[in-house]
Amino acid sequence: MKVRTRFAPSPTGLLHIGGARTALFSWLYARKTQGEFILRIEDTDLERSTQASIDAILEAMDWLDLQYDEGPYYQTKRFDRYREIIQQLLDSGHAYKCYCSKEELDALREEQMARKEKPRYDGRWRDSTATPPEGVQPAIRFKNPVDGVVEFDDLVRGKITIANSELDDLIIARSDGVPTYNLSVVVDDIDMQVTHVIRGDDHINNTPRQINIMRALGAEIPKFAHVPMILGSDGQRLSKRHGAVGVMQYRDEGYLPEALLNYLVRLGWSHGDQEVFSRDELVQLFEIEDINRAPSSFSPDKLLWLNQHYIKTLPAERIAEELTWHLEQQKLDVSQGAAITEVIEAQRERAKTLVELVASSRYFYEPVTSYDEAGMKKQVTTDTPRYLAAVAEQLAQLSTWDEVNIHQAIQTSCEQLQVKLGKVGPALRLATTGGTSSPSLEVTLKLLGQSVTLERIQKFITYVENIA
RNA sequence: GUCCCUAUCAUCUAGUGGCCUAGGAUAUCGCCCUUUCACGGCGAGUACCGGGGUUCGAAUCCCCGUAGGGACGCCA
Repeated sequence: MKVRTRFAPSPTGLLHIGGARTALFSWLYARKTQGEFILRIEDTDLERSTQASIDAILEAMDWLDLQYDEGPYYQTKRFDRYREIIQQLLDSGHAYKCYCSKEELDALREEQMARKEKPRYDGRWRDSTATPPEGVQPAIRFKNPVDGVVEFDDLVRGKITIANSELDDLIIARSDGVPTYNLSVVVDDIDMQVTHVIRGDDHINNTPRQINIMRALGAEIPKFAHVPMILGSDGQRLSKRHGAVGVMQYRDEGYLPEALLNYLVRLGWSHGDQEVFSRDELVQLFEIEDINRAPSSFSPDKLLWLNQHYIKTLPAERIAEELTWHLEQQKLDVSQGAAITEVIEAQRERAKTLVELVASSRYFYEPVTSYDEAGMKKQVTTDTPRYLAAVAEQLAQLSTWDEVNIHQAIQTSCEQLQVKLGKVGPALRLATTGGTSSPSLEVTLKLLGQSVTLERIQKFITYVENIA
């Protein structure tokens, strides 16, 4: 049978990294087995679901390049189907109407809590023959088996057993007729022929209920894989106060999807000692059985390291692609001057994020308007103008503006001036970039171009002479 | 409170009874490379939650604690 997995977020917020990881695992497993990956939007909570959230989720899936083979399906478009199943359950005696009011239920829950019992519905309408109260629209509850246990073999946790006595009769349709989560998931997973339900382990407790409903419907039970949650660096549930939780926030902060995905997959999954995985490798190597059972803490440091790794190693064209958005954001026009791919090659070893990469590359495209103060103090002396003038003279003579010649010209100047490069290099860097950090001088100057380089040196000499 | 789940360096993890005086990665620190900033190279410290078993032998199996997480909605 063909493997079919699904990712089923509810559109009540951003796609957070926990969800992204679950989606990744589902996607990987489908790809690995040459199965199908389905996207389903679980929007039965009419109050909290928003179009903005749907858009955000789709955008994030797209940015991460987790392509789905089917969907997105929307549960709100399948209400007729759910009602059909609810009716079927009612007719077969697997469900019943419950006329309890919210207040009544709240009171019941409080009583039970006070008695230190697990709060649950007591089944008061389950076999009731009492006449329903006037004018009350009933909710519909599933008649959960009273005896026995539900057992399932979780692909990551192993055997999980829960006694039916722990489960109560859950509501499958609200009094306004809208089906609830536990019903719609079950119907969808059956209808969409999902074979492997890969989801967060906050759903472990829902699983036995869902299995019971599936059985009542005579459906085949899919396999389940519950992946542990992602915790913040303090071991608490990941939330906004731990920093970014939304996938797109990472794009905004200059991360590559390659890095985020690689980081996420290693959070709770491993393949020996390997840390870096290409997409193809992942598809090949991924096994649900290798997913860890324990929750893991999110480590921004390691993500940053991976991001830098990918900035360093991905083809410059690929970086450039992802950089376009950041250039627009940071309003840096790169249409004139050095090719962006060349700047990427020159700068990639000193940027941990794309945001940094753009910020530290401005001088390649914009005039230098100020000079780093500490650098000026440390590197500039009264001799500096004279030194730089000599270098400029050498540079001006070059007919071929390449790294070898530039390097040679600088060397020659130093020899003639009888000074060490340390006296000239930093000042030259200050003059041409405004700062104290850049690629090697020959690369920097080469990318700047001969005329820009000479202009900047001249301007700097004037500047230094004026403040002296 | 009740139920479910989990437990190796600060963090992510390897480890499926002898290969473990516990390996890798990130972070930290030191040294080297170096025209800056970086990159890179080399090295250091740091862990099997506690207690009982089982076994010739336990990080690995069992039990009990402890700690953490999750669930207990007419949310998903």
